[in-house]
Amino acid sequence: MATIRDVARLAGVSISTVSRVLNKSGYVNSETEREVNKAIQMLKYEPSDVARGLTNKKTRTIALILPDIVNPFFPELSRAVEDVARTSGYTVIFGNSDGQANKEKAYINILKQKYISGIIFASHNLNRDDVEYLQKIDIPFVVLDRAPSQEGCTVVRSNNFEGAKLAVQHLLDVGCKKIAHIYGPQEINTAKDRLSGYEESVKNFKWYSPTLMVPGNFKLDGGMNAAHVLMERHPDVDGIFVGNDLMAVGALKTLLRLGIKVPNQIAICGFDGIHLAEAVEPELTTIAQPIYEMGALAADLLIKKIEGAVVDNRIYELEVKLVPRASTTKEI
Amino acid sequence: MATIRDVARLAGVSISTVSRVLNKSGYVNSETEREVNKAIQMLKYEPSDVARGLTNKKTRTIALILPDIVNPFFPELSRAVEDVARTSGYTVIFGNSDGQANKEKAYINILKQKYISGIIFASHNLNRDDVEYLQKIDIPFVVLDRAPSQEGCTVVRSNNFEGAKLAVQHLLDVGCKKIAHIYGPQEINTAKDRLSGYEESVKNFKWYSPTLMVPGNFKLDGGMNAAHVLMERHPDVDGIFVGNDLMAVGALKTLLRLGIKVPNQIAICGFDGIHLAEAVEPELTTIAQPIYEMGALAADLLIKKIEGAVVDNRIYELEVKLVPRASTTKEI
DNA sequence: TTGAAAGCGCTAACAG
DNA sequence: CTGTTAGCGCTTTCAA
Repeated sequence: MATIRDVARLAGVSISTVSRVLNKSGYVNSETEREVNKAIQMLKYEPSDVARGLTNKKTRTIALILPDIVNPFFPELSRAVEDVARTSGYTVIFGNSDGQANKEKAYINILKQKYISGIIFASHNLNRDDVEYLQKIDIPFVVLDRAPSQEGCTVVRSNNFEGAKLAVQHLLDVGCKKIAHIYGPQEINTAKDRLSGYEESVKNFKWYSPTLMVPGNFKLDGGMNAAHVLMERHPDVDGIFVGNDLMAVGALKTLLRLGIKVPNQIAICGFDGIHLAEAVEPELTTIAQPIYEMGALAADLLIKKIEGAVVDNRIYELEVKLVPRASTTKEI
Repeated sequence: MATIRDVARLAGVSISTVSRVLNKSGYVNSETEREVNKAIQMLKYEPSDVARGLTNKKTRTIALILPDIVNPFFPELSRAVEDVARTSGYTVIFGNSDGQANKEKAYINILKQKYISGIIFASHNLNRDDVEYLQKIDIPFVVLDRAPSQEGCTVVRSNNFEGAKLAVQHLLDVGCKKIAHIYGPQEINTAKDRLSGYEESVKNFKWYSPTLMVPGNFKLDGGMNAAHVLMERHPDVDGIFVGNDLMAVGALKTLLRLGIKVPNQIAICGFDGIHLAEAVEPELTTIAQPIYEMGALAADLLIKKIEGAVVDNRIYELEVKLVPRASTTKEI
């Protein structure tokens, strides 16, 4: 592989001149520039990112740390991140943390050694220490959903609280008279906000009872189990707002197996807007987060930071949207 | 961040000695070794992968190029790759090629500039030129499913042909009398093999007809459409072997919407073994590929190659397995 | 068993 | 406008 030196030799100039045309830094006679470019062409020269990294402490590589790529929420997010990264000339490293703080920390260390340019955390285990550390070693980062500390963090998330209210309102609109909620792990902020939104929306109804809220694990089986619990406690429920689509699909399975008609006996509304919601029958009504946009925005903000633009260290909150489908479309 | 020089200074030795203990290369007095290690501890020194990369032309980073991470087959595969990579001290870059040869080529170039240690291609657009190029620039690689040329390629795949036969046999076993097939894009080798397996299994039955084979695109909507076509052509079909799970789920949707009972009127068997198959109701019988194992094996072989072990450039073919579920469990 | 020194490929002052 | 030179942090001969 050709190096900058080869180019310089062929073009009959010094390597600094080549470097200048490469980086468009400093003045270069347009005549020599042409020569240099010609040499570059001839040799099919491509600068080494590694050598550049050694000098610059930047590698045009960003990392995406998420809990588990197998969780159907993350592939779409990852796709968005990779799309905007590639477009901007960046490459993306991905890592699964399984929501374990130590794996997260281990990754931060490895990434530092590799002079990674920046990190997107889609995981919820970043703690205050990590943030301080990242700030200290000066690695730009963006957090999805939740920041462990307000200061110095750029956060991208969607409006979970309002989304939950939307869900409940929709269920009421389609005629539900008693609405339950299956909620996710309360260590996860999004799950908490959605639960709050539900409570806020229903607490003044006479049918309201805390036992209408059943815990789940944000996974398929959690939804299945929670639905069972719910059917025993409240056989008369006619609408369920489920904290995420994956659990909603699980709940749907349970109901179908019990021979309960969805939506006519019980309507279901999920949350997230993953493709899975459209794969099941009846298709699942959901509160869709703009998943792709969230990933794209996070990547965008991160790259802006890396390239020195001033980006507000604030929360960028995106709107969610009700997507009505068959699981709440009661027949008259 | 501390450098090797800081360690050398603190330990009172030269940087070459530090390098020796770091790499366990060459003789080092165990006394001095202890000193050096102490210094390393004190300074929390971590060697820079980038500087190492510049010298070694290896970066302990591998790349995984796949068509689209959003396709539910790939997250699990990626997870496996990342798991074994991390365990072995490697980091993984991922890229979506959308099955476009030029994107693939572009990635190869970028990766070369970054001194990536090796590449796994889970995409089917690698062509002979690419392979030759990779060989020329000496980047180790492993291909999933298919190699564009036999020589010099390490390939990991599963036995699609046998899997298809398994599927048909299973449908016959549960009593199906007329079995159709929805197949995937024939540019994709796996799709072709599965189609062959189907043909091979059914061609001698008196009910066999080429019109029982309907094309699909390996996606949800493709399965939905194909099922419609099929129901018009052959309303009397009572079993469908679908080329992949995603299309099988689509086909299932269509049948359910048409009011057809699955499995009693029509049994369905998919192929792949993705989690989606368990999310739908009835759950989908499938020919499961050992997806995780395939990813893990690919990563393993790649790392072996990178580290100079001799690995046969041959096809590593893994067995598939019938996973019977409700979609083929006819009630008696 | 250890150290000095060259070099990996590039960028960035600093002189001209 | 262009060339020289000193690193960036590490590995690897080559001597000692």
